[in-house]
Amino acid sequence: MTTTTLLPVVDVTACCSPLTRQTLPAENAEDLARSLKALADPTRLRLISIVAASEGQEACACDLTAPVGLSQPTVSHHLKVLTDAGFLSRTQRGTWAYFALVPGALDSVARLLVSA
Amino acid sequence: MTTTTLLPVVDVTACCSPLTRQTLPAENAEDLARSLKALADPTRLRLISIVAASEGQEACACDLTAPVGLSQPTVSHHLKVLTDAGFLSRTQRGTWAYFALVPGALDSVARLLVSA
DNA sequence: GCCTTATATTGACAGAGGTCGATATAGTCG
DNA sequence: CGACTATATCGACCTCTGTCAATATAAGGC
Repeated sequence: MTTTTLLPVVDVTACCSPLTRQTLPAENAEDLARSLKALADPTRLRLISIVAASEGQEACACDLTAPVGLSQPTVSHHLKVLTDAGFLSRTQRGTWAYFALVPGALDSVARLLVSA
Repeated sequence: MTTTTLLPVVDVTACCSPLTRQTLPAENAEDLARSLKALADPTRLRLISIVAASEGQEACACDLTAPVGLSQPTVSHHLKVLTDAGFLSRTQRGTWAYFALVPGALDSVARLLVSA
């Protein structure tokens, strides 16, 4: 089995204290904005959602094109954006590429937004 | 006192179940993406952060231009985006415009991202 | 090796969005 | 009313980004 789990480019986990606790330094704002930009697209949200709802929170790329109704290159692009941002991991098994939720990645971003 | 509290264009509160629970319908994905787009900018994150750290989670527009280092029209634009998205409210007091965090708005978005 | 299938990359295009200077609007104070 | 200040809007510019068709790459089967 050939496994290619990319290291997240943006490590949201180790970022900073919540948005509403203290003034965000410019650099941290850039990082968080980068993560949010990766999420701020309806197609990418749906891809994440489909992957999350799949068996073992993992789905084959071949099963992701049809549901979103876009071309194969476009879906491949979105999957790359999500993978580069650290929200999905990519595993090659034979001819197929499987994308899985990176545990805790969404939660890390969410945690930065809450006030408590 | 002249108070102008805009009704949020996007009511994130009444949206849907968390992203990772079930496949997001296209329409809900659009809504959530719209909210996230409003947040996915470093300047806007800093503005929110500054407002949140201020007395009563409220700040005068006149005090927001300098910290972010951008022109007054640009800051005004960002404040409008955040207000239209329902994250900030705007209150006019005399010559000055005060922007305050809308309680729960950030949390609503955050809640949609978490898996639990 | 060749053909087929799955996925990624490239290049082009259109539309969205961040920024600014200039200007308009609104409110305060003489 | 008129001058001054605070904020919003407009118009222009440029960059970024979502999309597709075409092509390249990679893996498996014959």
